[in-house]
Amino acid sequence: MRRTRFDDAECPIARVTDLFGEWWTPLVLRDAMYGITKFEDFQHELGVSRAILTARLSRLVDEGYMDKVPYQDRPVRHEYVLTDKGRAMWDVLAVMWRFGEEHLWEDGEQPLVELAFRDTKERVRPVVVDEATGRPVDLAAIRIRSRTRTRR
Amino acid sequence: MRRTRFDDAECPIARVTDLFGEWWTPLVLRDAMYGITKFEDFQHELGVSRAILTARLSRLVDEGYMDKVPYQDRPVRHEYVLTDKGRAMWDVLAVMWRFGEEHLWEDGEQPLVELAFRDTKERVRPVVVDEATGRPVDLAAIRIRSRTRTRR
DNA sequence: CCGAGTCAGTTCTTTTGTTGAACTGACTCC
DNA sequence: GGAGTCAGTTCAACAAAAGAACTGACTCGG
Repeated sequence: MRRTRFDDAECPIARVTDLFGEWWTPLVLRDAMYGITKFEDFQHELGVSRAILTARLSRLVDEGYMDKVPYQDRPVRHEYVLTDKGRAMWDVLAVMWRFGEEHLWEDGEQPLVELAFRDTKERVRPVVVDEATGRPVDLAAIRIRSRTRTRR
Repeated sequence: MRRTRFDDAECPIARVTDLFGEWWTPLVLRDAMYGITKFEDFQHELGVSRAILTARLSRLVDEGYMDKVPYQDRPVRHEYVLTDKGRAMWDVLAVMWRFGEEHLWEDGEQPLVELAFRDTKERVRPVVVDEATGRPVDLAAIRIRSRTRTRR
């Protein structure tokens, strides 16, 4: 019995979960965001099994999150670089970061690392708002509806 | 060999992944956000195995995302309701929603469901910005640094 | 008061995934 | 020509998921 797939669900959250719910995948993407590109570097950084890393990178390439580009011949060596689609995942990781630092440390404790803007050196605190209005995306103020109009 | 745990990692993303990376967990949380509270309803809605659902709900309760509250005696029946911590996960789900609808449908296709504000009926498009400044949380403009000051 | 139904699990077997370690192969560099 | 680097593949042991059946404590209708 194969693990249930969610990649053709009607719910966007479920489709993302199909990728993101694979063990190690969010951390591979995270390290890619930090600038890691080589197989060995991912492997050392994460401590993941080489077999799993191969499978995860292959899927990320197949689904357009990363490109596998040769950077030398003899022997052929590749690096894994994020595509625009891959880089768009940063939003998800940033919000996970915020949730984690707010809720997953003991009271009075904080993670040893934080996000900061390069230019102003101010700490970054990611929040989610509506693009057009800037309103917070509060669960109580939102509903899910079926998209019947604007077929476009 | 037990699956590698990330719940004591120094990186906030890794800690969130430890929970979120478990198969079905994001979908259980999603359905809880939509108002589902009973074991049977989760099970029917998701089609998940009962054993897995038991394990996922137990973990969510243990770690403070949900409360298991009795709503009747004889026989004792419980409902699973989100805590504030659980509800705070909505931000993560909302951004996953946005990513999914933008990137995980074929060109010209769109999901059948969308998010809308209850009051204005306008469609919601979640984006991630810095809480204090409203600046977009752009990967290129950000760096990770170790938190040496502001011990607080 | 008997049988059907409901809710919330637990137990079971089969299949799939993950881990860690060893192995392969194509090189380069000294 | 031996050591080192990079990017994998293969393998055995173990963990996790799927699906289905089973348990148990009730309620309710006839």
